[in-house]
Amino acid sequence: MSNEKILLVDDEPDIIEFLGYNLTKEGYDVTTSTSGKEAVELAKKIKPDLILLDVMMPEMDGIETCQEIRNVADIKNTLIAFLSARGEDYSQVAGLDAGADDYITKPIKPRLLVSRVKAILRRKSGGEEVGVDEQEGDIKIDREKYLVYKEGEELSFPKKEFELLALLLSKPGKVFTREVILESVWGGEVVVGDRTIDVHIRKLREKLGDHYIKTIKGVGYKFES
Amino acid sequence: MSNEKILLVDDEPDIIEFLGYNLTKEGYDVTTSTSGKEAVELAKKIKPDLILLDVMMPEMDGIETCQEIRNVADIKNTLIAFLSARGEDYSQVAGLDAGADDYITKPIKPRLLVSRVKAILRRKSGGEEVGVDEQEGDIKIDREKYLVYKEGEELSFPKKEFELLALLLSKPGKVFTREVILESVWGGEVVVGDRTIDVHIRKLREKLGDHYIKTIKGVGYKFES
DNA sequence: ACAATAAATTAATATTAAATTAACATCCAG
DNA sequence: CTGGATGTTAATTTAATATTAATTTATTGT
Repeated sequence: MSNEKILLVDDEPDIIEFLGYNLTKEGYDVTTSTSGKEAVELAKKIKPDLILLDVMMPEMDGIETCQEIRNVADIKNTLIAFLSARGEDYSQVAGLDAGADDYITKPIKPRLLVSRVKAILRRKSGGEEVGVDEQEGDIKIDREKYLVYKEGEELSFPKKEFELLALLLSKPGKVFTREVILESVWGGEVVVGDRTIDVHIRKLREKLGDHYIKTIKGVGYKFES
Repeated sequence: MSNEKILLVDDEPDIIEFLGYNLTKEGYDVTTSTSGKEAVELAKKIKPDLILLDVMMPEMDGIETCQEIRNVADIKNTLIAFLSARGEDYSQVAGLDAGADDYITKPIKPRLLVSRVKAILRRKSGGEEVGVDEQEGDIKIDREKYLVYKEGEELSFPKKEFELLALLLSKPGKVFTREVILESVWGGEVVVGDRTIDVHIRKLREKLGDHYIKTIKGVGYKFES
């Protein structure tokens, strides 16, 4: 059986490995590359069904690479999906209309990635609409920029609030006890008063809206969308 | 009864010794390893109940090791908890969804470590993650999310009710006497009145439906489907 | 190094959900 | 019928968290 071929392009080996592993496990025939230039050559050679292309890359970025590919007659109709770090300004990318077939934000959970990939490949036959990022829950954080996104809006948070939110967000739905929160946001030795966590939760709720963080009395707090 | 086996993996001998000592003292059967590769082999051999895995290790890091383990049919369902230095980017790790069951930051106090380990191991028997295969008329609990699932519906329970239900559910069909219930839900010293348990049972029956919890007069209560 | 500003923490009190008790009802074995 | 056991409902108490403001502690810019 000839599996569907995916060309995965990202300059970070970690990402390559992580995504590659998950796609391979799903039965796809995965080729990888860490540069845009190389990717174009590879594409010509192996004729992939789908190219996953990181937007931000040194030298030749995803957009250029995409345009290059669209220029080569032989492979110009290959499906291309952009990968971008959550929080990067994709409106610009979308505005450039570089000719991508989908747009996927990182980090992404394996299951979600796979279902997106399946969806794109399914679209190949019947021309469905282009998907722009269906999110899982509408609050996101960008650790690098230290920003929180709420429905597209960007919000800036002080350190402790950010860390607390990041923790809750690291596993939505999971209840984090006060003990665990203290341990992981404040650290072992530091002793802070009983109401400190409450106050930070308050601040978060103030900025995000009440319904995101739920209290389980006697147990802890959890994030839910 | 043979003790529960823990495989402890960290590249720093000091950490190994410190954590190992404390876990052994608690009665766990501890095996240690300083490399991810070796850990996978050891895991195959001894089939631990839980693997504590340092995220940052030379050669093969915790995440890779975790993925490896998840790949070996024989041990793929072993509980795995990540250990990481505080301040490392846990959201990223969690986001990678490498399949860990918990996330513990170092340094950690012995007592807290032990209680975390107990919690993880307890989860094994109790309710597991997201309700995938719900059976009709069945009740499940998810300790991590502190939720009860009844025919796919999510129900939120207060602490004592949750713990009581969890106890009954831990061995469906078994009759739990009032003494045992008090002992395990309330704890040794606490003295509460005669009707306290009844009232909690009432609340449970109210929310779940009468037929799930059966009274054995003069003996106790049991859960049955 | 200093003031200005923001963040984090504590303090004091209010609020609320949860747990318990109380008061009475019912059930059922003997 | 009767008495111990459990059921039920509402009232009460308690424990946990929420809230707001005041205070302390960091951070920043000059």
